[in-house]
Amino acid sequence: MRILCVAEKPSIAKAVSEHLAGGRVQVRNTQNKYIKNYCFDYDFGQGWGNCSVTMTAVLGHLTSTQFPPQYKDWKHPPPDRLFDAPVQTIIAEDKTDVAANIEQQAKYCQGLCIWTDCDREGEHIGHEICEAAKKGNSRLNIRRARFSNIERAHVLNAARNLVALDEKQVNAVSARIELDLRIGYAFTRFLSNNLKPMGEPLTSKVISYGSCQFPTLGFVVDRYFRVKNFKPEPFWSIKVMHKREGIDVHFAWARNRLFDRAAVIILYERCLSAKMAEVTKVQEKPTKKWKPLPLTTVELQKMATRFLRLTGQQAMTAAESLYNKGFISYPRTETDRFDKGMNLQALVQKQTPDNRWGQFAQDLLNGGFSQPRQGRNDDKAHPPIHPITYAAPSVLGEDEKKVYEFVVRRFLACCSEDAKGVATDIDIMYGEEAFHAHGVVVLERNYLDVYVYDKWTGTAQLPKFTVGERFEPFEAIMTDGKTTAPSYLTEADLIALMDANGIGTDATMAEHIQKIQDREYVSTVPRASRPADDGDDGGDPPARGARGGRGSRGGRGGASTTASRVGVMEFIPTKLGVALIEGFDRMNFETSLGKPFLRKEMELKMKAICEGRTTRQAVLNESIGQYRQVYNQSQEKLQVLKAACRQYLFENGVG
DNA sequence: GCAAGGTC
Repeated sequence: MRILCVAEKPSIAKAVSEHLAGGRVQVRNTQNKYIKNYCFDYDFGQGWGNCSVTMTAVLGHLTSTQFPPQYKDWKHPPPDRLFDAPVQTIIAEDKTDVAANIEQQAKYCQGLCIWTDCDREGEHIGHEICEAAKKGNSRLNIRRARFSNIERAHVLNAARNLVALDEKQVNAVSARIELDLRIGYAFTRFLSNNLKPMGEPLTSKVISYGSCQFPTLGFVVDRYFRVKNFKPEPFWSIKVMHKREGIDVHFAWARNRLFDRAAVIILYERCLSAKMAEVTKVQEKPTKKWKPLPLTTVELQKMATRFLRLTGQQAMTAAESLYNKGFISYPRTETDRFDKGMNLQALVQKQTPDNRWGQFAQDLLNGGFSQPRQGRNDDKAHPPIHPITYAAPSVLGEDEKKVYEFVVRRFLACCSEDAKGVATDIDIMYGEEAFHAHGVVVLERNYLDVYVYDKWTGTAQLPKFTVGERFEPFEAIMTDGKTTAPSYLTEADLIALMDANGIGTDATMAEHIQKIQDREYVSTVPRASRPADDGDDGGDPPARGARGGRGSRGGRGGASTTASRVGVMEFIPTKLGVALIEGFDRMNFETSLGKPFLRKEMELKMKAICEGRTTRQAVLNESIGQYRQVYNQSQEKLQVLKAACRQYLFENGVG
């Protein structure tokens, strides 16, 4: 028997060939410079038995979907005809040589084995490969290998346990492709046709709509309005200080702060009249700062935009280049747990020559090694991003150097122990009011020594207090302050929002962010340093609980405490961006195009197809009907959208 | 001139 094996990308074809062949591989070039055919013998066991195998690859999707030529003009027929126009699936222009290789090889084979990634898109790519192969040989016996990493035993196991291609997943993706095409083209033409005649700057632009780009823009506009409409609110608090053993101890108020001055005055005066405070609890217990989780694509991008002064796209370009040179593993992954079978210490070993972290790596090998934490995500296709071989700084470009250093430090941190310390908590009652002092002393830095992006400074050692003792506080004062506005979105915030709302994939998020900049819907400016809440005195850590209080939702998650460093870019919508989102919002549809719901709905429908609860055709009918309705409503209320454009673009509406 | 998803 002759068997053709096809992977989603050349690196997988190469790795799988090496495992299956056990050393004896013939490598042949193809028409495509990235793709090689690997020829070897392999025994598939009970199914196909001993076979002569050719293993090759595609480069992602083979086909592209398009409208027939009579729909080329943007105005005739009108854009809404694209909702039911026929769509054609053709071999993509730049993939003809890839498809030809598969068609040709299939002629000599009786069996086809699909080795694409184990995700929905991979299943669809598998289907595209089948169609290309059938052109060469319509009587192929088709199977699929299910594998989630390219560790040797795992790959061999997959080859002996072949399954069928999952048509449901293929159909789910095919529905996604068709909907994105129809809706994207129809609304892009609608917006451009109707808004361009309003005059510059619209006339010379393409005003596009996409199921990912618009919600991404929506996040930026939403935050912009939250900042713009923010009203600072005054608040009051009580701060208790006490000096002992030469150390100033700050007791934070358990109520944090109140927005009622009279109430605080009353509570404050009760404290003062009590005179003595009583220690109600003293607790000293071990604490730790957890080492980071294994690295995913989304996390790489967030960290790169925060700490490496790169955009998400620059980080991805550098990571892809490092991957293609063999320095790091595949950079597009959602997986944050390492497979048990991986030899991580061998990878640590490779880093010992470096003069920045080599000693740290050596120390891990000398007993400091600790198994990485296991995150909850597994895309069943790729391991977390990790270094493969050592790359000296001299062989890397500027961006590559930064990304490689980050990937290595993150990996070594994952293989280290958590940082350890001891936390001291002291609770006091001062009259009727509770106050709290918290101190941390760092004892073992461990992973922090290599992972320079995390900080854990600790505080001064707290002096000794004893439960039941009474003392007169050194100082008790009433403080006041104002809530501060949330800040504009950073790229890390935006990526986190997209991730949480299912907008785009790890491989495309950065592209969508770039797209809304290219379309001039948003722009970026360096973050100015901004003052903290007036009420938060410097020095001591702020009381626990939400900063910002009411009126300041958003903005201030734990993440932005690091992101607020100067030099990080923040995203602000342009007048056009605001006009588009506001325009659609004011049309008041039940399904607003600027919100992330629609994409989420699409995701749920794809899942339903995969689980057999609905069909591709049912989803297409339903979704196309829904969007056609939105289109018709948009046409009826076009004046609302145009008015928003006039307001923001031509009346100096926003600055 | 237009989408989003793979990958190089």
